[in-house]
Order: sequence, then C-alpha cells, then structure tokens
Amino acid sequence: MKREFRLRRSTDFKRVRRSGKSYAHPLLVLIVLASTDSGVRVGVAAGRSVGSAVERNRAKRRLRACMDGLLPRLTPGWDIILLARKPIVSAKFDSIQAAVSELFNRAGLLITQDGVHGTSQ
RNA sequence: CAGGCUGAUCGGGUGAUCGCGGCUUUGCGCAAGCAAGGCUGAGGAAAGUCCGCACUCCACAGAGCAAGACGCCGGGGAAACUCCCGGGGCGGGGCAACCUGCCGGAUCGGGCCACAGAAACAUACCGCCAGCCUGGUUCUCCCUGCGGGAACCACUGGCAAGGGUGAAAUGGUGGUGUAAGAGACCACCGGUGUCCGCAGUAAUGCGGCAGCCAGGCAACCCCCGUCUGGAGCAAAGCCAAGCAGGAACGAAGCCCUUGUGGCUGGGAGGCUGCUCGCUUCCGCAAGUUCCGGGUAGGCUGCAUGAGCGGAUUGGCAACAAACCGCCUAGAGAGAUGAUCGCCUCCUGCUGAAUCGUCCUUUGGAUACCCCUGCAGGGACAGAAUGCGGCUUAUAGAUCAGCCUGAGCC
RNA sequence: CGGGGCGUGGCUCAGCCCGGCUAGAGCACACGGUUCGGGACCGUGAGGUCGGCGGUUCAAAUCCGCCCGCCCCGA
Repeated sequence: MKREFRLRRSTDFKRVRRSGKSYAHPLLVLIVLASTDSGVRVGVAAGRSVGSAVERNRAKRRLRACMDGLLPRLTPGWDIILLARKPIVSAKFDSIQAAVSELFNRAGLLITQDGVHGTSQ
C-alpha cells in the first residue's frame, strides 16, 4: 500500500476517530469519515491491547495487505481507519480478508461489479 | 553407555507471484513528477532501561554541610564503569568437575532482639554456702534464766556449678580445689585477639602467647574509605508559518563637583539540595510568578564507527598491534507481509521390507534403526542518536574440554 | 527519554516507615436464630501462594535485588 494513500497525521486520526462512523467485527473495527479530499486515505492502528510490539506490527501489516486488493474498488472521498483487535493475532489471513470485505460492504463503500455504488447507509 | 559441569557457535535454508522503506542509474518532462532497472533493508538479546560513556545545551572562584552510589586482596584489560580476564583469601552448596556470595567496621554512639524464659547483655528469680552484730516463729535441754542448742523465715555477705525456655544464655570433657563454688588452676579440644614471630605486595594463613571479659542485626540509623555539577536527541541548531496581550509581586537615604557620579543599604538572577562566599543585572525598572494567545510543519543532528570479517604476531586470558578485505537499516501512525511449493529438524500415526524372537510351524504375530505416505510443530522476540556492559526471555541444533558411576578389553 | 505510585479473602482498603503477636476492618457469601414470609437485626463460620523468584536474618506481607502486571506525571 503506497504511502500517499495512507492516513498519517495525528490530527487526522483524532478527527476520524471522534467524528467518524464505526463498524465493529470481532477481529477489527472500521471507522470512516467523509473527507474534502477526492482520494481515499487509510490508516491502520493497533493498540496495546493487541499484544507485544511484534504482534502489533504484524497485525498492521496484515491489515495493509488486505487493503491492497480492495483499494481500487473503494468509493473515493473517504478517510478510513482500521483498528486491530486482540483475536487478529491468531486468525488466518483468509478470515481477516473476509472480515474487512464484510465491513466495507456494510459501510457501503464498495463499488460493485457493474460500477454502481453499493447501498448507502 | 548413563548422568552431570563448563565454554563457544548457530538461531531454519531456498524458490515463484503480488506488495513496502531507503539509495542509485537510465529514459521522458521547463518543472512537480512518472516509468523501467539495479543494490540494499532488524537482534542475540533490537527487550528491561539497571550502570558507564560519546554527543549537545546550561553552569563553571572557592569552602563547608547535606544527599546519593560503591566496598575481600593485589595485578592486568578497557574510552569509562559498580564491567571483563586470569591469580589468591574467606564463607556457603555439590561425591566431583564446578557453582555461588551487597565479602569494610559490632570497644564512637543510638536502636531492636517477638513468644518462651529468672535473665536477651549484663544481671541474680529459684537455688547453693557462710555468718549470728539483729529480729521473729516452732521444737528441745535443764542450771527455769531477758539461759543454751537445732530447724525455718527474714537480714547481711559470698557464688554463678544446677534450673523447664529459646535461634541465641560464650565455652566442652576430665581432674585439682573450696564453706559452697567458679578458667580460680591444670591437661586436651573448640572459639577469640588494636599482642608477638614467621610466610606473603596484600587479603590472609601457620605457630606462640595471653585471656576466656564484653552474643546477633549495619540488605536499621551510624562510622571508615573512595567517588559524584545539572539535564537529556522531544538534547541542540536552522528555516517556514502563526499570535494579543494582561495581572500580581517588586520599589531608598546621604554627599556635592548635579552626573551614564560616589557612599551606605536594598531588590532580582546564577553557582540546579542548603549555607557562607563570589558574580551579573537594576533605578521606576531589572526580573520572577500566574492567567491568556499562537504553533504541533520541514531540514540538520542521523550513521565511517571505541565499526565488521579474515588470517598473523604478543599475551594463560580479557585484549592489543600492524596487514588485507568490506560499507552493513535509517523509519516517522513508524518500512520485511500475504499465498503457494521444495529441502531440512522434531513429534505422532500409517504402510512395506529385512534380520532376529515367539507360537498351535507349507502359516501367523512382532520392538528399534532405515525407507514410503499423511498430519502437526520450529522458540524468545522488531532498530528509533550511537556505543560498551549488566539483567531478563529463549524451541532446538552443533562442537570442544572436564567430572562421577557402571560394564568390557 | 526521565520521574513517581500501586499489587493483601469475591470487592474496597488497613498493617509495611521502625521485621516477630491468630494478617485486621467494612461490604459480599454460607449456616442458625428472629418473622406468617422476606428485608433489616443478632450469633456462628468458611474463604488469603500478602503479584512471582531469589537473598539478608533465628524469623520477611514488612528489609534488599531481579522480574511480571496495572496506573499516573513531566519534557
């Protein structure tokens, strides 16, 4: 995942986490907020509750890997945060990918196969 | 062969596809940038942040006190250390190899030592012995008296042998001795030492002598010796952007030659714990404190270093010297991931075959190694200014040396 | 990077400074009493590796060292 598509500023994180809409799953939490920018920016976070430094970094890397395939299929104009939860450490990659897809579907940010926006919430 | 001890090394390898950070080359473009390629990209502990440094900023007459750290001895190593090396001493553990110790001082002084016990550090509760100057009670004798004797209690004095306890009662055994006793004395043993001699640089050891009087805790205060400026890469420097100030505290006299003067006194800051002392500033301010406002960006610091590898020499070693070769992460919500193989190691299951063994012997059953296949597992753990140590976590593998026990030759 | 604090029955805390005594208090829990029954009340009782491992000491929740977990503060 290229750096230019990432959410990097600390203030951006604060803004999205305070004002964004969140969607929860046992493995992770998705938070989205409409932005003035035309592109999509994604931030990945793992708190102390996830585990040691190794486990936190690994969780963030796997979440970024999930985004690789999904990034071109997302509706532009959103800031997104993926928040790792504890069970992600022992989860298989397939189930993480399924969880991420499901959450984006629920948020209505996925462009469907025929190019029409998914159902907006 | 079994068990153990010590030291050292390693910490899975390799390939494909899709992706990431850094550097760089080429092409295109005025430029921002885009595309393609190449190189490179976590550890032995990167961890805990417990020490020591480098580096940066602040401070830098000095003295005293306080506070903190360290603590067997004498060498060596290292930039330095409370670290490391090899040697020695003492205490503890182990049959041994070996491991381990915050290992200075208990006559400077203070404090504490629960329960039990007479008593917890120097005494005397019970007790033992003596005395009759003294008193009381009881018994007894005959010379019937303010008489003698005996026992007990009190009293006075001596003693510390014996006494249930306790972690600890400072000597033990045997003898001499005595009114009773006691290191009071003797022999042996054990312990102690501002003592003497010898050995040793020293810690200390051995012997003598003295004396047995005075236990433990300084990881309680303390004493002795040595050492110690403060802060930390969010240090620090530069650039850009942006804002709004306000309040409180603080406030003297004299002289004449009226000044940017002198004297005395005062206020504030610094010496980053305090005091003295020194020093700088101040004249209606200096400065301190509080409230409020702005910023939360970029670059440098930032990786050629007490660097890594190799063989040589010196050294028991830690390590050092010179030689050759190498350049080896620099992120900033923080770069190594995902998927699929192959090999390798371990564990379990399965199948086949051979030797052997057993049985109810044209047959059947079966352990280990090896081989086939399948499944599972491969630790602890992620650089954030750098380095040297310490501590802690760590599946498993390999090598070398040593110790104990058993068997065989 | 630097500094500080906490960990004790199920919960909230004492005790630690200056070592020893049955580790104590409140709530909660169990049983019994009281009541027609419940609550309240009374009585009795159970429940503790004092975060872990070492060390000092005759003796450690307490003193010392190293770890583990949690929380807070400053730049």
